[in-house]
Amino acid sequence: MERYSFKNLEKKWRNNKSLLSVANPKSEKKYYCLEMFPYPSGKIHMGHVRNYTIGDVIARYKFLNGYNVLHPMGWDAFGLPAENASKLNKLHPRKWTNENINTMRSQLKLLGLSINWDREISTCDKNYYKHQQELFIDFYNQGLVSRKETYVNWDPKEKTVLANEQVINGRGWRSNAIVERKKLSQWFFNITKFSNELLKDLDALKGWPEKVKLMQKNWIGKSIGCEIDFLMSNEKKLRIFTTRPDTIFGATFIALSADHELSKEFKNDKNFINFKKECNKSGTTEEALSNAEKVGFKTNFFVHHPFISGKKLPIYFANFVLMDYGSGAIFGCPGHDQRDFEFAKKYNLEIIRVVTDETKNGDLNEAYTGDGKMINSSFLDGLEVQKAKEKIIQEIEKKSIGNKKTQYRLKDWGVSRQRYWGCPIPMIYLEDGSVVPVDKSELPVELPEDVDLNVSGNPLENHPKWKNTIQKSTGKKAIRETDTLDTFVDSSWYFMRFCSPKHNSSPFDEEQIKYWMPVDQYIGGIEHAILHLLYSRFFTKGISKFNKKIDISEPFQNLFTQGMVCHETYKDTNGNFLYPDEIEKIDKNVLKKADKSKVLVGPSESMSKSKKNTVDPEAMIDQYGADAVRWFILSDSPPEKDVQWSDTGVNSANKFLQKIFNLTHLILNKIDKKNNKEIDNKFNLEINSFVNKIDNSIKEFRFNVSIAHFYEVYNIFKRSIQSDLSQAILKTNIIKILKLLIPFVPHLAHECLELFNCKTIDKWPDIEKGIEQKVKLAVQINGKTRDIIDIKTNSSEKEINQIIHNSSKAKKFLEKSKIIKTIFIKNRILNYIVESNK
RNA sequence: GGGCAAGUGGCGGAAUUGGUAUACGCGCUGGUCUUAGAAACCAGUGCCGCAAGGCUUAAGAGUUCGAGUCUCUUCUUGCCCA
Repeated sequence: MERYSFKNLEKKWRNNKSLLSVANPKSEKKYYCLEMFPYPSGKIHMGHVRNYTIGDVIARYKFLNGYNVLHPMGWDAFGLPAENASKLNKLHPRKWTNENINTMRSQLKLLGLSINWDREISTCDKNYYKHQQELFIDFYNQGLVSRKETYVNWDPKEKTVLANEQVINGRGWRSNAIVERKKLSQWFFNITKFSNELLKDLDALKGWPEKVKLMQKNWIGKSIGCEIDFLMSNEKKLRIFTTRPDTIFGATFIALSADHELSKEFKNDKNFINFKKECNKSGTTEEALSNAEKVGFKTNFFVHHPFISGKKLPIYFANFVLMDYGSGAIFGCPGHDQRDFEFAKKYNLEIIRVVTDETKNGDLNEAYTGDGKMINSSFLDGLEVQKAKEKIIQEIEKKSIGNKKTQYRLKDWGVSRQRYWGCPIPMIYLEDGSVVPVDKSELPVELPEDVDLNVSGNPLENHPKWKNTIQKSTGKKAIRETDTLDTFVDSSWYFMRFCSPKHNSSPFDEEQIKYWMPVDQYIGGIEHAILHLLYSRFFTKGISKFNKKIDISEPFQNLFTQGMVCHETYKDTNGNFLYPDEIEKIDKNVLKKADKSKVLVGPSESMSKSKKNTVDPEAMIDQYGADAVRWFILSDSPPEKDVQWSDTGVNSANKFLQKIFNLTHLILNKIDKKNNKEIDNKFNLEINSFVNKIDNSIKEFRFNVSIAHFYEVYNIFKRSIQSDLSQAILKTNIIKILKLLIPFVPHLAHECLELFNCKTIDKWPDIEKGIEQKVKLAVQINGKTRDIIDIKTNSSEKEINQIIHNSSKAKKFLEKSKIIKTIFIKNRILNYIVESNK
């Protein structure tokens, strides 16, 4: 018998057109299957293998079911690591990036993915970012881009702006330097203009995990509150925002952001200047603000309480109030807001309870933020919090001192990065101070190649030749914007570019967009649940707004978030991490290969270089074959959960594929001795029920279950092959199973189908439903299963009753007892309720 | 602190959504083959018990003829937000 030599076999099929293509242009049904494109960091990792294998199974499944499938791949190629690597290796970011892309492309090709490589794109390619610059200008012209002075998280070591999520415990996520607040003029996408749409349209995304939708909902953070104008001691109005207007009778002070307009009154006050400096030291995240010690600066101003005549509230500047949320001013209600409470304690301010806490008896150790009935609140007394909110807003509006207002937590998206390796922002500054877009005919604004990354600061700013330019239409002198775009911009529209990746005159060929969009299935990691997906949704909505030929409200119809790939961690006796290939397992001991010293086995954690618990996909493919790697990564856990990589697991995958290969040959060489119609028929039915189950489990993305069924099917074949089954029946059925295997192990499946000279390898087998003639039925006594019997499908209770009384194991239980009642569920159970005789 | 998940053998996990709990795989134990190992093949593998049988889905209660699945309480773990 021929041996299963995966190396030759996979090499033979790897470049075969029929294995690679999922295009079916004649089909009326389209299917756009997309996995999140990778950052070209060097080599592919197991997370990529899992992501792209899942996508490949779906793409192939849809193709075999008659869809015209789009399954493209590209590179999220701009970003900081290229600059860091460049400093280290004196290699230009473009060179470093392109080398990585070449490596990773060839690695992905080893996996036998059904990717439309002719549509490959790379975001650092000027043919890509040129269109991105055009989109930026379009967004600008629509009023969806603006320039704002804002406080940012400034990483003094990296000399760059950090996003809130890049600040961890007040430190830069990469540099670990203490983050400062710094005022910078930056470009923003006005994503908040779509706050309500982005929130509302989540409801229509039926194919998204609830978890992701909830995360987005919380991120957008809609809250209904109220603006109130307080009358100040200097007769001016002070506008505050609150989501708890119901607690106004508990207000005992006013707190302002240090950047509030009123701060101008103190611009020469040394104490205030120092206070403001202190404020700027802490980060801007809500977490940082709530954890930081609450400090304030007392002014000599106060406001009049709008509902308690004669009551005056002192005005403080406070470090926990932010200018870019609400109006930069709040009223402090220490009884019912923890930050206000801490502040009031520190400065000995009055604390008034206005909501009853029914769980505790009024201890003033912390603020009470729960529900309850209003007290100490004049006309609000006795109302529940929600009712009181409505009532007080009415009163405020009646008095014309404020309005109901919807507030979002979502902030505009700052996209300026003081970095070289990104898409240049196509804006220029004229000498008269005006800021205008570059003329579209001049696009792309190309990144200069001749930069020195070892000089600190932004290389584009230090590049006079590039920086100084002229405005094309007027010939006026101008200076280029030297910031580049956040790489999240690059990935916010790439899925649309894939529809017409070579279209040159504009970002998209609208006809192609109309045909392919939206993405039918998007697959990626849960870590992108918020930002990438939110930005992509925003871009899609924005583009649909100004491009009348495009009308897509949501880019991703269905979303699947896969789990991570984990591996055991190993440490030597000195506590240093070891790579899996540095250790060996002998009997029950784990030893370091180098010196046979003991190795401590740690818990399985997600693969990371820092813990050295990674395995190299290419080495695995070399050792076990691409099909075995694909098979194992799908077999061990449900795809949405974490999977633990193990060598024994991938090894057994390889062994199983060998068995399939051998089985194929056994069937090819089988010689019929006798015919037995009944055995043939029974076998047919048995396999058919598994064809059904496998088809269903693929549909539901439960690939681990599909694989379990394949093992069962194999066991049936193995058990049956020595019987009087005809070769014809075996052949028909193994062909069905091999077709079902195509999405999982395309190389092996194609090879075996070729052996059978199968002409319909592009068609899924027919799914025959409900043709089973026999089923197993549970016989229960008082709900306890006493026997399981084979019956004809749809047998009546009477027939079954007879069988049980004649021959079942349950018989003896029934003989001793009196049957009071029976519960019969067709093809499932017959349950006797009995009373035992005393 | 708040929200959301989830807890099934030694391990990963399955259970047609209220109807056979522990499929399938890994690991382990025995056996065959082999000089030996590896591989392959055969048998076994939730717990107690010689057996008949009893017990078992984090713990406890409830609904039901019947609960891993539904409800409540408690505990534990994970993720997100603060």
